[in-house]
Amino acid sequence: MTSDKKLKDILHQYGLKGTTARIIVLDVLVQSQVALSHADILSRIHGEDLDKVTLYRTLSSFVSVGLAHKVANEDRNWLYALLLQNNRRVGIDDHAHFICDQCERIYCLPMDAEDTISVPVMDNGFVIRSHEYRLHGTCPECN
Amino acid sequence: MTSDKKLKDILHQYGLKGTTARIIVLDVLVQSQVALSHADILSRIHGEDLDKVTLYRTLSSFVSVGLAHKVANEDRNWLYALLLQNNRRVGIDDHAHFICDQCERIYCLPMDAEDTISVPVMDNGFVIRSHEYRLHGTCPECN
DNA sequence: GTTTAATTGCAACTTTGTTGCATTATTTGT
DNA sequence: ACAAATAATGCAACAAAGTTGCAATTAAAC
Repeated sequence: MTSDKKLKDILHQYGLKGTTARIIVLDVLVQSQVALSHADILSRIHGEDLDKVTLYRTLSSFVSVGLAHKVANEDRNWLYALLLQNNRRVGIDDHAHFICDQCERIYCLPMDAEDTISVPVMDNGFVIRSHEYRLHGTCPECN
Repeated sequence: MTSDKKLKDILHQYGLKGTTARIIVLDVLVQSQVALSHADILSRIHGEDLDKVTLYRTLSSFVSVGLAHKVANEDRNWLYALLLQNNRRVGIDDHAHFICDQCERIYCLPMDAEDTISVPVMDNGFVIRSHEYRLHGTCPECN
């Protein structure tokens, strides 16, 4: 449990108002090691009730200011994860997504700049500006 | 336009009945250089009308026998593309997906087995079995 | 504290895709 | 070429995830 003041500070750093809804949602995301769906987040909020639309909008605001990013899971629902790794910003291209085919959890894995693929198509008129690497298999929990 | 007989043969090779719906849909997919949505395919069928459910089921049958594969676009709709490159089978891991951020077309780009990323997580209990590389940028049509 | 602008909650709605079931078409064997 | 068995089709109704509009509320700045 991170203190509300600390969470509010993070929101302010990203130019967002420190509303109770956002503090609740940020707290859930900070706690999680995996990307979470709208439903996941709702189920992790016990006492406080939060309108579903507010949650959708809260998550959108996190993404639009770069505090979080979203990944589609295999069912094509959006999952959300912070772009923070022990309080430091993480670039969206600096990690891969690991999808566990057994438990369906999605992990954001750090990846160095050197870990890139060489794609033999640059000379065909395709200009690559960013990427998403989606790795499938089984996660530590399932092995 | 590929001959109906040829298309029917392909369907039979994959253990599918050569129905008119499947021949129509396969013809559209053979023609296309990019992955197509349900709506894309419907709009490319002029005279013949095809029930929307039949189209969904036709596409599912193509995927389940390995004749086609599906990719989610940025709006998380399914796009379909054949796993054939000039009449030869293509493995699902043997290519990357190029998403044009301007026209939103998705291309399947061939990729050699050597073109892999080295992900520094194998020793953490993550076992990788397959992958999807999604490359973003602008395509030849948009440059 | 007041003001102002952003955020919230509610209801209604949209879009994409799915399910059940009766009808029709394709294949196989003769 | 024809009949029987089986799979595919079309229609209607439905499901799930997410969005939009709008009035009420709340956070931040002064």
